[in-house]
Amino acid sequence: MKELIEKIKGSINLSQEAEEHLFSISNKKTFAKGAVLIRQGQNVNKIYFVTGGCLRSYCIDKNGKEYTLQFAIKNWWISDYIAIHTNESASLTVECLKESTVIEFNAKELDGIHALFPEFEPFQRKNLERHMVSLHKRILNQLQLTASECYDLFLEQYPDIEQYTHNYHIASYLGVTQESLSRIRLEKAKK
Amino acid sequence: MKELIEKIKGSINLSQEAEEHLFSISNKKTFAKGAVLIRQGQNVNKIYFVTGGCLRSYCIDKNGKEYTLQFAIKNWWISDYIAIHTNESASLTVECLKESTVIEFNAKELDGIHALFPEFEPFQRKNLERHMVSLHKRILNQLQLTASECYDLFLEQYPDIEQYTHNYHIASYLGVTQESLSRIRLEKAKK
DNA sequence: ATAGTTTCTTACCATAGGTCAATTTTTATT
DNA sequence: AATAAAAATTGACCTATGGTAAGAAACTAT
Repeated sequence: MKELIEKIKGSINLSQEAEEHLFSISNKKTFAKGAVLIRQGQNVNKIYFVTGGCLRSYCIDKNGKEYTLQFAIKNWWISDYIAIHTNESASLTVECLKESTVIEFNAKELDGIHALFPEFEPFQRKNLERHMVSLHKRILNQLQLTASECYDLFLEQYPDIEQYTHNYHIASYLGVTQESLSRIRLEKAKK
Repeated sequence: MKELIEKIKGSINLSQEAEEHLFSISNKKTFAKGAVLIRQGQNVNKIYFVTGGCLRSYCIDKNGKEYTLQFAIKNWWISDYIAIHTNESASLTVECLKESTVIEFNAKELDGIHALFPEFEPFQRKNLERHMVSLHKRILNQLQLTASECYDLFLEQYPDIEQYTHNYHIASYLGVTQESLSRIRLEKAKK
């Protein structure tokens, strides 16, 4: 929990009461590799702050093909925000790629913190702004870069993540098949 | 300006003072078709709320190819958020696809409104959340759908926009060439 | 209306990436 | 260590989309 408190304090002043409230609605959990925190099709009302390990969110189409939306490591948030904000059942699955520790929040309770302690607002707003910018960049990159260039950028952005992921996780994040990623890796190895 | 006030009041209660302040930092402008509000490479410090017309933001690569990040019609915001939040020069160009009316804000002043009138925070947070969700959906769609399916969804999401846009605008939003979009349209016309 | 410009379409060939299947490598289990 | 399971690689072939170019169509401006 102190990781989250530290992160928040890096952005705003946090009163004792606010910190206590945040603690009271939080729930520290540890999940084994392969554990599924949110399953596509089921109800979602949890948001997770990652304090250790590595998770990913992805959706599966009718043919069983997977498409990774996000990886989350220490100090990242992960959930199915599409479902939470549209009040639908999960369109994503969130699973642990290795044993992970998270702080679990109920989405409604976490949202309610802004009414109780408005001091959280700037923190949340800045989080959302940063996230929006990274999504804009990702969309522009996918539009203009080749698969190989997207892979280079991915390795820059997630320098340590390869040790936790399978190639097909990364491929499904980049929007190519694992066979294509394998060929891309072969080309890079040659150089 | 009343469009924006109405939109805000649909989400939060707005005090007289807050409304006056918002008005004091706003600047209603009309731009002709083809006008460029933000130009890639130059400084950005403006954010626009669209009250009429149609704009788009896009970037241009070294070969002159364009990639459209966003279209904006009535009641949408548009700017180069990447540049504003990273304090760099514009990575995007924002242009009018037809004559458009906008309310112009200085980004810093608009940001500062949250410190002066915290009542704006929930409004802004909800805007950002909705935007985040739409970006998540767009990324997942681009990963899993064919160009033809993306085009169908585009037409659903922007039912009236075709009258303002050229095909190559839409193609560059979908991530295909205008020739490919032309072929897709041909296929659909056959059915 | 006419000429000029821009956009759209079509046709041809090229290529990146997809699909399927077989094989090798790595990882997990006993 | 031996076996089984999962993941990664490789090869052959295929398909969707890209690149280029030329002509047609649709706007714009005089």
